[in-house]
Amino acid sequence: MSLDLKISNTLSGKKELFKPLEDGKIGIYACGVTVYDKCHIGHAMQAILFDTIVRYLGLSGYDVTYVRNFTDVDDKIIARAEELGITPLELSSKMIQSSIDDLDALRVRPATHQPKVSDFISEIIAFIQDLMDKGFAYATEDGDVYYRVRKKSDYGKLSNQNLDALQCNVRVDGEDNKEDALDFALWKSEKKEGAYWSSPFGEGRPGWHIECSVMASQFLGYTFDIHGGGRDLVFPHHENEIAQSEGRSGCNYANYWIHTGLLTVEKKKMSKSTGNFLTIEDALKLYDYELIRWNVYQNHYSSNIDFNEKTFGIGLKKLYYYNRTLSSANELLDAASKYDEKLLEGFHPQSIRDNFDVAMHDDFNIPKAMVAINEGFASINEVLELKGVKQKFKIFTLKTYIDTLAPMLEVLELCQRSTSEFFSQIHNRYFEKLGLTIEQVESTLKKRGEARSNKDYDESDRLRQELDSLGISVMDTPKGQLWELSEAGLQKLVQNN
RNA sequence: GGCGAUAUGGCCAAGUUGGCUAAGGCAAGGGAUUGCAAAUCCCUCAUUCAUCGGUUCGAGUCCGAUUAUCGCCUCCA
Repeated sequence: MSLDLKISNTLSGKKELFKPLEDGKIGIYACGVTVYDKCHIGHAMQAILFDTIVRYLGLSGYDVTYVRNFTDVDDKIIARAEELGITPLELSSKMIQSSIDDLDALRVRPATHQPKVSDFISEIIAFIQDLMDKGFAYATEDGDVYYRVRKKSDYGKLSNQNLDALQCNVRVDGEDNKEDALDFALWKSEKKEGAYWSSPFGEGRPGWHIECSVMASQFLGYTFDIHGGGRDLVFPHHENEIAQSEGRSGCNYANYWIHTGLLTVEKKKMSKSTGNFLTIEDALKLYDYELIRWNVYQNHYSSNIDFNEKTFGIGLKKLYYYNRTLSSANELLDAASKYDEKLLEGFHPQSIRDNFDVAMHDDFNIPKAMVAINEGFASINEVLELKGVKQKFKIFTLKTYIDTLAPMLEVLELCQRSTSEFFSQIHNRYFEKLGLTIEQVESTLKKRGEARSNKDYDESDRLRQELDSLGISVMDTPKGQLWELSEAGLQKLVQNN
């Protein structure tokens, strides 16, 4: 099936047909984090979304070069390092490692290139020099270098800023010697221990914005396909990147700009002062990584996404359902294990995959794509429920559904653990959280089994009730008693108080 | 103050380059199944898209106004 890929481009404010610069290839740059502290779940959301988008582009046959930077030279890093009594680069390298570990725990795949600013100082200096040569930048007698905003006639095109309106709002800092209040720093003349370099303009360090322009051009060229980041970066960061890059190259910078929404917690913007600030590390203690990813998938990437207990409760229930379904299906397949693989070649329930592709090609509509995922699991359960059909048919159909779902689930990084691993991890979390032990559950279960074989249903119902109050629901199946977490149990697992 | 968004059923949410019956999830109700349950499956569940006005043969979708919420304009994914 051939589909057109459409992307909402911040630059035009419209959904556009995507045309790569080079057929079959995509260069994408997404702003990473400034590593002055541990990453929070807002960073996680952005990283998960771009991870998913990049994976999907790969699945669709594009050869993707994905660049995600670490900004490890920055005022906040310097300030924080001073507080801690370590050098800025010590702090940043520690935080880079922490960020890598966090993303790894969320099963976010590393980008093709993950450059850090401190490795590109000479390129940054050359870039700034070039801007000065072209008249887009000037040095002050203090040794600072600024970008001459009014020289770039289309400045403001990304965020629709009007320069004169901006001028009224600009913070006036009496300290500097800017030609124009709108101009922004490319190079700051400050000699902070461990965070300055020598340059033709004097000793100092790069300003914010310039590093992304430099690293993007290093890995992707003057013009590339997609630039992304959080919505909060549109102005001034991305606007300034455009100014720098286009000022230097005279070419379009990125052809498509995509911006992810921001993450809120219980509908409030996450901030340290309101106490709803959550690092990835802490979030993972509360929620399984898959649950965090599932939550991110419930809204379109461009809108804000809310983290709240209610949604986590629903999500955990769905993940439980997915795994229960897969586990039942696999059980049947394992037992049979004698289906002819050749029969399955070329046979796929097309509509499920088609629906997924249609949704994803339409501006990466992940929530809509999730409909196809749900449809797939429902179909598997439908087949499992079928009565009076040949076993061979069931197996054949189940296998094709599972094979169809596999690449879709891989893009989303859902159900990539074995179901037994999933259940044991969730159950361990549960037992730990409620201070229960598996032995308690099993001994009650044993007693109930005995009562039941004596047809003492009053006693067996009482014991089931006892387990139910612990959030464990017991099922009687042809194979005997099975237990799992009840809806109330799952809800307890995502509640924090 | 400037810029940009958003407003869809009890809750979450897709749809917004106008066009057959407004996706899906959760909750709720009914049924199949079960010793009773649980799980699973099936069925039902918005004449209506913040309000008002306009354009059009036709608007949730476009235009204008109003109301509300949010983001950015200072560091932010």
